Amino acid sequence: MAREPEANETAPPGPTGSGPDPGTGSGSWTGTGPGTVRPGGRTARVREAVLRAAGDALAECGFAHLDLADVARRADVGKTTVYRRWGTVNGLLADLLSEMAESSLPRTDTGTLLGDLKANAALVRRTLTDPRQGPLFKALIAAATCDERTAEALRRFYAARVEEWVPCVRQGVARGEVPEGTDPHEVVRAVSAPLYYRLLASGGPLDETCAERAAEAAYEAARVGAYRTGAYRIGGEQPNEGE
Amino acid sequence: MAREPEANETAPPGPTGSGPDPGTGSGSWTGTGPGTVRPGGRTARVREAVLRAAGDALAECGFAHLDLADVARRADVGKTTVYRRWGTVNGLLADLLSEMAESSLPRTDTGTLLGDLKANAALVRRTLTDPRQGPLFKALIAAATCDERTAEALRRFYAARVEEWVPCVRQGVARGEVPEGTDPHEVVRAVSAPLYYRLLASGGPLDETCAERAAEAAYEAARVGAYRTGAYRIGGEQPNEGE
DNA sequence: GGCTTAACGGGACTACTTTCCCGTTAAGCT
DNA sequence: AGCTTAACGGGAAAGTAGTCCCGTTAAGCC
Repeated sequence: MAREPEANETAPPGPTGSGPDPGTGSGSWTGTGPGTVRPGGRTARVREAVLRAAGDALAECGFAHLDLADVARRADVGKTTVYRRWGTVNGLLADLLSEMAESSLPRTDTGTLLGDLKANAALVRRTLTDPRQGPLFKALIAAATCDERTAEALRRFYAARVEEWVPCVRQGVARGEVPEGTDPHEVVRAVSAPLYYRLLASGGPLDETCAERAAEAAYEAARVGAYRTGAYRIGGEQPNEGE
Repeated sequence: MAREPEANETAPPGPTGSGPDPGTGSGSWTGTGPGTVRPGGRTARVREAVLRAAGDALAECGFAHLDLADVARRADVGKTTVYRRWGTVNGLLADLLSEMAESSLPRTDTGTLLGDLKANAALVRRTLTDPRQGPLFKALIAAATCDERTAEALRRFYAARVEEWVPCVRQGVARGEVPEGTDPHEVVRAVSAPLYYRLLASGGPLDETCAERAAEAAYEAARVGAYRTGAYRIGGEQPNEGE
């Protein structure tokens, strides 16, 4: 490989995004990238159209076959504009993820932790089996494996999603359903993990059964304290803590 | 997008691989692809060198920046050879996965299911945190999201890995550690899932604690029957099952 | 050892992706 | 409304990935 600057890995195209700081990683950006000085009207419309088109293209073609000129065509926008504002495929996807992180669906509240976890599992399952969202998520995760900036955006996205459901676990602790000291984030992640593992690695149906199992397994593990912070040993051999 | 035949999606370069049928999906291949008539000597050396080079390149550059000409250079092989035998990046990766599926590490036998699951979690963790293997797995999963043939090869790979550890769960059932009817595959997958979720989506340390938790959570969930085939309801879907 | 031809290798050629140039449009401000 | 210039858009130019042609090497077989 002999690729060199890779455009905005060094800085050129700028952080993109419309807000004051979409948080693409380079917090110390002071120069003026396209879209930062006059973010209203046309610029905002262009961003919206391009991000939508990028999502469509990703869902249809997958990450590998994504062509920015094609995205530009779908968005009815000049391809030069796309290259100038986002620079590369990864720059565009990072921005798309920032956008997605802001539009998180509200959690449900069923009254029991198990019910909430099942609702969460069902939501994740619906998302991943959706004809548009499923391929889109696959593509975004694939993109994140190739680019640190995209990976960071993806982590932030999931952090936001997890945070939304954390209160369910906190309530579960307060109600005494799971022990004091349970790490709420870990429980929420434990619900999603098996579904993503199926989607990306092992394959398999991703049906309701599978979602329920994920929720129940996380719930039961949490009940016996598997996600408590600090030491937890079910007859473990030695008390070796991490790293 | 206006990409057309995409080479071997229709057939041209052939199934590749060295064995009689590496099983790349097209089982009805009768023509002679390169590498099938004289698979000995040079051909085998070329395949080995190219697959190794492909793994190196993937681990270093990631899936998106993989260039077959670069792989050829690393392998000290003409790029024409690579294009002729494997056709595309995905064809090459599918072959790489077939190769990897055959070299599965033997499971350990600690005498208890929890011990075995912990050993499995530790193995997966070591693999995913390895400087070469980690990026390689990421890249392969990314590739699988873009191409059905690669995805199929990946599923076979994980099926083989899971199968290796299934006997641990069977023994656990026989010893009465987990209930009759427990789906062994599901338990083994449940151990890996949280680790892969961290690697690909949520991010996070992937330390020993995390691996132990994954094993313990799967174990506890299995104990209460969360992975039994057929119906499993902890108080059904109605809220408030009492505690 | 000699023969046949599968498989390899170099390099020109084609197709596609990305960048650059420069004229046009419209956002933000008074 | 009018002015300034940020941001857009089309098309040419440059760069890169993938294909094809044809001569060379060596695997398989006697």
